[in-house]
Amino acid sequence: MPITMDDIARLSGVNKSTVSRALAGNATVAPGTRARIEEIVRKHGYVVNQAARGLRMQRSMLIAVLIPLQHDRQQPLSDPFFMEMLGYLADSVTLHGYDLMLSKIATGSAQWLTKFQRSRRADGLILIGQSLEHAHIAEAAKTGIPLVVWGAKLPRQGYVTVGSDNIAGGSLAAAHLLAGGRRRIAFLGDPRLPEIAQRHEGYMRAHTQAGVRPDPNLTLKAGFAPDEARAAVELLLARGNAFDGIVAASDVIALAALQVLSARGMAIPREVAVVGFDDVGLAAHTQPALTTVRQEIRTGAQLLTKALLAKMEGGIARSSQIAPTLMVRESS
Amino acid sequence: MPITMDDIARLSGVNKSTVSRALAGNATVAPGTRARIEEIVRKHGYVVNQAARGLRMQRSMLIAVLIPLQHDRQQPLSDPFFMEMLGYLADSVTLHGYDLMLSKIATGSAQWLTKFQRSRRADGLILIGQSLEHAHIAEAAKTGIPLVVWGAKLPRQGYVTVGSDNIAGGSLAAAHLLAGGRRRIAFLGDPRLPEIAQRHEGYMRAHTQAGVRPDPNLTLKAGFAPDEARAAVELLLARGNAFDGIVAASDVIALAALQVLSARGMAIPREVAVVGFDDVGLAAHTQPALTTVRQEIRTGAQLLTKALLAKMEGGIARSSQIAPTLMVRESS
DNA sequence: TTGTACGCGTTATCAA
DNA sequence: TTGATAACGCGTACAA
Repeated sequence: MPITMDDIARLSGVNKSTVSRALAGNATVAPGTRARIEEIVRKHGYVVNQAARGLRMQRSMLIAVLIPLQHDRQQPLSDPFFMEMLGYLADSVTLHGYDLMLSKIATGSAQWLTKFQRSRRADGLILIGQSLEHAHIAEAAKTGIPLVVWGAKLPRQGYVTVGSDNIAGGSLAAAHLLAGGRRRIAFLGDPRLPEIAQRHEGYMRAHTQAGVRPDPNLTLKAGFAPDEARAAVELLLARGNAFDGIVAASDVIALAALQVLSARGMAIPREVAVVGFDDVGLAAHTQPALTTVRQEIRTGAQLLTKALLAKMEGGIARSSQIAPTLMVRESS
Repeated sequence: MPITMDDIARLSGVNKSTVSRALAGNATVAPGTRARIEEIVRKHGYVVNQAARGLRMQRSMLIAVLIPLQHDRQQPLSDPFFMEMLGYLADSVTLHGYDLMLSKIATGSAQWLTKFQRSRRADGLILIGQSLEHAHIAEAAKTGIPLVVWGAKLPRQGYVTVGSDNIAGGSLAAAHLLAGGRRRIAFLGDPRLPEIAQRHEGYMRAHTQAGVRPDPNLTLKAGFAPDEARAAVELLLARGNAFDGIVAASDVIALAALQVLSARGMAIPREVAVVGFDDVGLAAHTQPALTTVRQEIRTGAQLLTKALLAKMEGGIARSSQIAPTLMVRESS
């Protein structure tokens, strides 16, 4: 049985409230008493019980990163973009005295977000990606514990987002290929996701500006998982529509494309140029090195943390969009 | 102010203990009362407060992954090995109803591990790597909340580890290069870390078996951070001792070697063959693709979780070692 | 400067 | 089958 504040109090010959005050750095505690208490605390290695403290103070010093699982598929956490974001988030919340909590949540279940909020497991929460849950997020943001989202900025969304300017990003990618003379550029991604829809929008705009009409048959729905992405590329090939470029909605998808095309003996970038999205660490090392639209993940993590903390302190926070940049490498 | 169990009780016309029982699935609650309570709960979207529940039950349903920060350097969480491990851990603890908590801890501070245990922030904890803290870990494992470690198996260690057979791994790497005719093989890694020391031990043994005497000048201390690793390779080159192979203690270090050597115009693997350690996702995509010793991260995460849960349930757990395998690619 | 007493929101024990 | 009551370990008015 662990030692409690009451034990320390008894050993120090004071009341536990005095111990509490001493440990909290309260100035009203007499120097002598404080010294005595601290000595006993050190000697017994006493540490304040965070569960009790959390209940009393109504805060856990925990920030949750929620991972929405689509239709509770047994999908492992693997996308390097997500993992990199997680790493940077851990860094920035630690800087502010919080710990990070990771929770995989089945989005199928009703009210998953609100339920999490009410469970009071954390003081604030961060969602990576809107998934298909825009409405539910907007609803949840109104009432429960503070919430910020990495994702697309939508009109009148009712919650704070931090994210890249996805339209600009999609446009950057497509314009680059068009400038290189490509005229039949495929787009691979799931347009049901707001971020991807915007990247596709950018892809369309770049075509318009270049006076090129994109072939709708070249836009294919592709999930983020490597196997889904590969399947999409296979499908693209199977359809038989000629293409000389690919704008992928993420680096993982682009990588899948690189692999499938190489396996078919197609020359990259000569026959098909490929542009990814994210610029994960991997991107610079693929063969050929991947041209991609860089998202500022670290900055994003810092902005998310800042916005969340602002809301947690009762202030307001505004959504922000980060300008993406094109990293030209060998695949285009 | 959020709704509490008392509120639900009042609205249902019963005592809160009945509500608690109903929500816990306790069979002694009359079907009618239960239905009434559930209806009210649903209608108001009531969710049990986990802070209170945790205090009362003495468990948080949280498993902590502690990240030891050496001399509290502002180092970001970046090693892909660690991030991949984290992802798999999240998967496996979720399977058992727990959430993951990530905490960066300065190992400099006295008793950091014991302090964390006593804070009761989590029900169990996982350490990735022994760092330089073998003694403290052994001490902490005796008393506080259950604890398991990913790392090297040491004699009479007094705590449970899961890890690769590092001696075999180091041996695999060196033997492969020796078999390829290399005779002056460098080793890059920090031998103060138990895992790395064992990999180096394997490297030595392979040399002995091949009847080759390794040059001690070719063993260099290299940290896991990319810049430290690059500095080590630069140092190796600056020293001027000839070498025709490198055994790196991690893929990140191997990658740094690939970069530095390529920048110097050295041909890999013709002039220098490189073998890494980990087989992170990146390894298959470097240029040239990295030959490396594969650690079974996913299996490791599952074994760690299993061992920890066993201890948390009051049972016993044994250390386990996982056989590594050599993935031969283009860098050797 | 310190002590008393209460409450944070649950679950568990014991009666009824 | 349900209710009253006491913890769980702490922080904080308020009183002394």
